[in-house]
Amino acid sequence: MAVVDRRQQVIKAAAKSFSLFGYKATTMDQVAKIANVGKGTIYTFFSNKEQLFDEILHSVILEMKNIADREIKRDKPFFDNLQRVLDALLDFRSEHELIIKLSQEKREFGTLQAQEGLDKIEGAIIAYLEREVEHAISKNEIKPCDPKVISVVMLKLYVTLTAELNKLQAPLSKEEIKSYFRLILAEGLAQTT
Amino acid sequence: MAVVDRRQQVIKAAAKSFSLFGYKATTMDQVAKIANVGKGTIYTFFSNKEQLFDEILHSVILEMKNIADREIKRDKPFFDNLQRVLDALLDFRSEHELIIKLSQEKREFGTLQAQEGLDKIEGAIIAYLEREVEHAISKNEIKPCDPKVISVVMLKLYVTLTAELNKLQAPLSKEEIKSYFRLILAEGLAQTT
DNA sequence: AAACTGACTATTTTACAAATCTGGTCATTT
DNA sequence: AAATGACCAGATTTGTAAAATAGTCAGTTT
Repeated sequence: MAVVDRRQQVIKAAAKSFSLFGYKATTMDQVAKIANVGKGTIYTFFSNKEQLFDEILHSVILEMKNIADREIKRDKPFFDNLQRVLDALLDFRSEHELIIKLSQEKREFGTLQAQEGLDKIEGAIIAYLEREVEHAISKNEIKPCDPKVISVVMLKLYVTLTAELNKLQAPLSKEEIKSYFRLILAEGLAQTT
Repeated sequence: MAVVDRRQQVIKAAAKSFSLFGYKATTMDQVAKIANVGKGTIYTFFSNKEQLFDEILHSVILEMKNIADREIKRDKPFFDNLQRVLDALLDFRSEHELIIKLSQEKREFGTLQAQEGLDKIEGAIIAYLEREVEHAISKNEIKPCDPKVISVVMLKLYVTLTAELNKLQAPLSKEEIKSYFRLILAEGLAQTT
């Protein structure tokens, strides 16, 4: 149990500390203390603080992938799946303690590693959407287009509708968000009569 | 010429200084010096630094309104006008020295007044779009929808296509931007065959 | 000998007081 | 009556000493 167990202790302690205090305010001494491990031991598994952070980040991204996979039903239409995936992902993102803490740290101190961490998470979401868009194109469910461009736009649109807009007016209801998302992205605004 | 002239001198000096140094690094002493005026004189026209800043900001916003008006041809279709207006406005925004400086100041120092100034400019753009969207709805050119919501989305989409996306991949050409903008917003992605 | 440890170091970050600067005022000048 | 700049209170910057931290490694434990 020796090596594996210690490694897990370190990872668990790091996850806890990064979530509680953010990147900057997490010290290697503290992680070692929480993990009940000598500081040097951490460096036998991870070559530095950033790599330890990366490990935690990757497990969060993996968790997100599982959440997204759970929402996809291959027999349902693309836009239904898309909506559910985005909803679940952004819900997760706005509730996960590590992500909340990193967002705050980025806002408050502009810590580079917090910024980069959040970018990686966003990149993972976009990469996930990209695959789904490709799938939808090949199934002829949506028109041919660049999956990268469309994925970025989809995420931005969803964030705009769910969060951004609230700065300017009362939040939209879930139903309104759903219908605007489809109106804009799927059906188009152009009047057809 | 006394009063009017001095007021103009102050405004001109302030515009120059804010554009050159940003909000924070512009001092009232400096404005007075550039304007060839005693510092006290500034306070006979503007009650404080923020109000002087506001004056400059309002003239920029007025300038933007004129630029936008110039792009609108009532005999052309809504989406053509929209595209031209957004293009001209964002071009102006990315080239105007004051706006560039304020963006930099916001990024680098997080100055509240720089942030608020940029928000006002963005608000003005959205308000302008709102009026156009209302007009298009009443002319039955686009489907009925909340003009505020749609305006915000339009601006975000355009910014995403023109700027945001460049962080992740090579910039789109003007033609590509135009066609993606229409594909997403006007026609919709849903496959109709 | 292999795994683990924490004292140690070079560097970064913080704390804090002194010095400087700045927005705004107002008694004096024009 | 309009304009001015010396002045002031409060904010900001600067210099520097003290504290903290990431990472190492000689020594300890298993």
